[in-house]
Amino acid sequence: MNSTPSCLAGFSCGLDATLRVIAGKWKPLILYFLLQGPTRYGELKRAVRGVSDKMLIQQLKELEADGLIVRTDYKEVPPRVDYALTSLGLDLTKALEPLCVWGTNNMAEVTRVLARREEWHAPKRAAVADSA
Amino acid sequence: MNSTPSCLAGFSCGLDATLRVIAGKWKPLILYFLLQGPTRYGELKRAVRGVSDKMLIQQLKELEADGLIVRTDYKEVPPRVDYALTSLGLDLTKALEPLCVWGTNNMAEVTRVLARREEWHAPKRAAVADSA
DNA sequence: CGGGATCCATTCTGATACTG
DNA sequence: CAGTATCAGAATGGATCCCG
Repeated sequence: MNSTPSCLAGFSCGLDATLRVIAGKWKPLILYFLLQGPTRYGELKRAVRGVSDKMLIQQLKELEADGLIVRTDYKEVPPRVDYALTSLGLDLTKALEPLCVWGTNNMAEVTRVLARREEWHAPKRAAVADSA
Repeated sequence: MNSTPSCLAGFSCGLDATLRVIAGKWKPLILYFLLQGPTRYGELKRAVRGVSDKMLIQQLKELEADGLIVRTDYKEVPPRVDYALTSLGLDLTKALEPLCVWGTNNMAEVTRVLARREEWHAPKRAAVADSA
């Protein structure tokens, strides 16, 4: 379907490659919290606010399959499982730090921008609901 | 719809804020290419391989609305338009650099990971096609 | 050249309910 | 506690055609 099969081996640049690995709404956040050390499932869920079980599990599985994190099942009752960064994942996560800094420094702007997006989307939704 | 309205003003951390701005498959790539200076629409399209007109325009508009880039229409015939980073956008884009470095350093791993994903998805698609 | 508009398929996301 | 299963709706992506 793609006329340029070079997509597989040839990325536009390193950023392209990285993005394909951490694409997904929650992955960067998950990785970032894991920076604090091995974390249990429940903790992670509370830390990454707004994520559902389904998404969290799905993303964790992908991150594990991609070799960025490791899952440890202690086989206890009640169940205890935790997740930790691999060295590959740790390197990647550290590369996330500048983004965190930018967000912190520009949180006011970001907040305003997001608020304006809401204003744009709200009328759209109203129009859709109206046509029904 | 969301029981915790704190999502608007309260981010988990700076990273959370940043991600809400650059979420989207193409935005980081667009920003990154703009690091080379003001870029025309056509150039951008060739640079960000695989993007369609629709998506490129859409993402550019959002980036502009968010104050990360500026659009300049020279009002010539044939049309000439270019996009450039604002200072806010420039700061953000520079924060993307470490991710690029990671991707470059680990491109071999990334390639392998992506190939394995394909192997996982291929059987799924076959099964779906089979049921039809 | 640099878009805009529409249609359609695929993918992603989230809420809910259930399990060991 | 740590998931799994299912379903509906939203977002994403591409193809095609149109315009100044």
